[in-house]
Amino acid sequence: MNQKGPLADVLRQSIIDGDFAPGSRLSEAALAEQFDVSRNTLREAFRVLAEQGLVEHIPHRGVSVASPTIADVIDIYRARRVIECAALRQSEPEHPAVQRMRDALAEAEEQLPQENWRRIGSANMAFHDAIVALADSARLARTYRDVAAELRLVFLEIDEPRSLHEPYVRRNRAVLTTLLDKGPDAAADELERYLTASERSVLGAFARMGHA
Amino acid sequence: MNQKGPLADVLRQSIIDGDFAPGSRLSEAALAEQFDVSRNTLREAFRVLAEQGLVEHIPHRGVSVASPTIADVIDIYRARRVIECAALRQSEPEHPAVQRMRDALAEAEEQLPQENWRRIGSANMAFHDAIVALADSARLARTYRDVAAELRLVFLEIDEPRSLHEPYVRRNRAVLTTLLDKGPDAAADELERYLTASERSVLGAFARMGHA
DNA sequence: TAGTTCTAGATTGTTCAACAACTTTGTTTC
DNA sequence: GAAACAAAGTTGTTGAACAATCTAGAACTA
Repeated sequence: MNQKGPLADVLRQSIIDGDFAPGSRLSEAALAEQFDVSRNTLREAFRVLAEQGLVEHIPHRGVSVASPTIADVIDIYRARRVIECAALRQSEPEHPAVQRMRDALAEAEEQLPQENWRRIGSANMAFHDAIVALADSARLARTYRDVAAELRLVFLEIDEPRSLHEPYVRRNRAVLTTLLDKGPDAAADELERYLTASERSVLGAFARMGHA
Repeated sequence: MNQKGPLADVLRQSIIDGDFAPGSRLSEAALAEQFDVSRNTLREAFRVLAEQGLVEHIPHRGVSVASPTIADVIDIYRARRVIECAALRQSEPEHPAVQRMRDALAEAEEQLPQENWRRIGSANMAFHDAIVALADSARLARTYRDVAAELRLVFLEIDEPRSLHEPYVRRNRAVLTTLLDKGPDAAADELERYLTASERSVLGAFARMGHA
């Protein structure tokens, strides 16, 4: 394999796509071979991903794909609530990201009957990405991107696509219509309910599979 | 030089301490020599710092110490408002970080008569660090740490210690007493005023020095 | 057998030297 | 003075080598 672009981005996408299971070790020798780069180049990419929280680096023990714990999930949703709700609450109704919210939601609703959970999940992520974009803050957006990637790992481990995605398309719809009809503050309250429900659902699935 | 600990941390501290001026280029050869490490090891550290936003890495052009623009300052304060106000607003009155707020504020007030701006600045940072700690969120704390480091670079460039720090010790006092007397919501409102005033002061100093 | 110690193997951490890829600088040319 | 070009310098990447550390299994003890 010798895809173009920065190695860290390629690796990042591989991890997000589930090519390497959460918790699995990433051997320098093996990955250097697989991606056809030298160990030194690979290690630079590892440092980037570690800083993004996608992999865990333990000195002299190598790097593994992050394997979020229950505590991590709680923290991830805490960060989501702070960032997403703040973005929505201070949003301008004419902000271009509102259209992105519409589009993402339309896509999710279109895929819903076919139960195409992969696409629905991606559309769901795009919807919340658009919410964060309302804040026009590169730094908050970056943090959200990292947190969302970690959450993606959580979904990979759970693998109950219907119960994780199906109820939330409707809730996203509620957030958007509330924003349009009743304004940012009411929408932010709705979003907070969404996030609380989603968090509970994920934590429940975690508990069900006896996860630490 | 051959200090202990991860190279990225040592470098980070050097930059925060102003050993390398914002915007200055960091030559691989020169720094590898200075810190007595190989270029490869240095490059790994560079990737970490770039991800933290402390240095800027442009392919084939090397890395430079970040040199925040006015747009960056605005974004930094946007992120601060979101994170700090959220942390304060949802805080429990008995949280241990409240004591850290007290201690940091006491330190600042003690150093105020002596006009020891360096210490006052550090105590100020500790105060806001404690505010963020109220949220008990590792991810938000990490983002705040990065943002605070960037802001430190801004202060290094401005170098008007009195006008940047003197008025804000009083305002920090107001935030804390409001928190204790009137609760988290009122304190968060007070903090928002603090941040708005601080932002304006920094932007003013920037404009005064004809900064891009 | 269960637990401990020790050894051998494997993996990561780091360095070095080399070269390719690219940028920058200075010169020539028009 | 502007554009084209050549030279020099810097970063990007590699491969090999070795040191430092961890891991797994064998040998040993109780």
